[in-house]
Amino acid sequence: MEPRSIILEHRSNHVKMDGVAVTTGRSARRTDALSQERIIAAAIEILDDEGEGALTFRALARRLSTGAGAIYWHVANKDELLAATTSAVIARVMRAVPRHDDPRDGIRGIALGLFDAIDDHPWIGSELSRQPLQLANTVIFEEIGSKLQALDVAAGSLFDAASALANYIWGAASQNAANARNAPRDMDRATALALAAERWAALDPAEYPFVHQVLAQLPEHDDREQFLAGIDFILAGIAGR
Amino acid sequence: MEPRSIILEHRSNHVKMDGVAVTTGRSARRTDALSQERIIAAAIEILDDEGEGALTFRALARRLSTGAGAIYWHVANKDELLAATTSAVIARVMRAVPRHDDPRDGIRGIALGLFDAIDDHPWIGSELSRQPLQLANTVIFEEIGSKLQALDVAAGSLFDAASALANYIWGAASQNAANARNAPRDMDRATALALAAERWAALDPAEYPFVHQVLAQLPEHDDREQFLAGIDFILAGIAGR
DNA sequence: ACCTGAACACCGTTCAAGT
DNA sequence: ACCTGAACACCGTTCAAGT
Repeated sequence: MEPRSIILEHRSNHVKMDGVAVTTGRSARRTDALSQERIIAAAIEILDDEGEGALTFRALARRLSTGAGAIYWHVANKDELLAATTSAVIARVMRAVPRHDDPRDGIRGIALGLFDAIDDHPWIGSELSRQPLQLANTVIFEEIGSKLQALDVAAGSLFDAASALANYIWGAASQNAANARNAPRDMDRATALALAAERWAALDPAEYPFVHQVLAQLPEHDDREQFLAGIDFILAGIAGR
Repeated sequence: MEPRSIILEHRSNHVKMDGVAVTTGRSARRTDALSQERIIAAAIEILDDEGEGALTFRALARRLSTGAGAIYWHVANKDELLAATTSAVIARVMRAVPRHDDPRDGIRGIALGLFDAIDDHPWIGSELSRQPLQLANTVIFEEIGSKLQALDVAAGSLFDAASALANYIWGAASQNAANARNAPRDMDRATALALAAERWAALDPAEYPFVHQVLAQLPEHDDREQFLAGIDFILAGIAGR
């Protein structure tokens, strides 16, 4: 068998949740043996390369050249595994968000960072809405909330404001994730949009007049811009208080 | 065997999607034989009584005193079955929403109707976010959009505005559904809230200051009011344009 | 036309047995 | 302490065979 693991760097003593420390990146433990880090990395590879449906303990064990049961020594179950992969990616996203002087721009930056991350890894969107209490969602909530605090939001409205923004982001995230999940692997955004438009066009215009009106705007429609427009509505509404 | 089905009322010729006509309630077909209506009704019973996890084709077949394969004669697959159950409940919700003169109140009414419906049938929340293109979501989008049209929203912002409201609703819906799904069956809202608070309290205050600040507000926190506060932020933001 | 239920190809998870 | 992989108790879906 391979040599045993060597701890290259000491672990931070930050709170761990979902089996992942979010603050620093310096908790790496290099080893050839199975470890939570290696399992999470392999899981992310499968999720990114082959989609949500491809992540099974058997596939993961195959990729790690081990038995399916071995994974359970390091990870309690599939929920924890998915929470840990999501935490890892969200932590990466948060570190990559550029700093802004204006808290409003900061919130837009977080929102766009999440939007793009879900575009790249649609499975995150599913996971965030599947386990609301997971660490990744807490991180998102904290990041948004701390930016809101820097605005002149009344203390009594802070919780509501952060919750509004977070729920909106989670909603858009899960819808995008589901669209990616349900579409054939090779389908691009334009054809997916065309398919949706076709489906809407088949509805009775007398019964769905608004849908039919919006249909005309679909071709020049930009998901990302529309997502940001929603953020701006909420920010404006919060400021208007 | 029982006598064959008798069509008591003619079916409406409205567009059918997810196997359910949404407009009128008069497409009922009374019969003792298996039918899409009976299957959907039984599925809703299982979902309501025993939760999302309990709806399997085997459980459904048992309740309908038939074989699992028989269901496939009337319903293409589980996705279609779930879309149909969700459509049925959402249509019921929309019919029950009280009429308002103010379109803003109309939107609040729709939102609260959906919130309460998801409180009663948490599985709807999961399903709405699992299949974005399903009819139930189109109905929600249409209802919101038509109310927005009655406001003085610029034509160019209508799509964005409806999308913002819908995404927010979908986000809150899926989070509520997931919380209900992950909590033990007999747990009430207060203890679930206390559990979430406990989990938050365990986090490092230095790393999650906003979460800790909000923690103090959790006891007097009302999910439903907070949900409505989010709707009002978005409505205010839309009006501010 | 509609129903039956065994069979197929999967799952997540457990656990005795190994090293 | 950690790993192996067969076994268990499920799934959704199909399909030959019945009526």
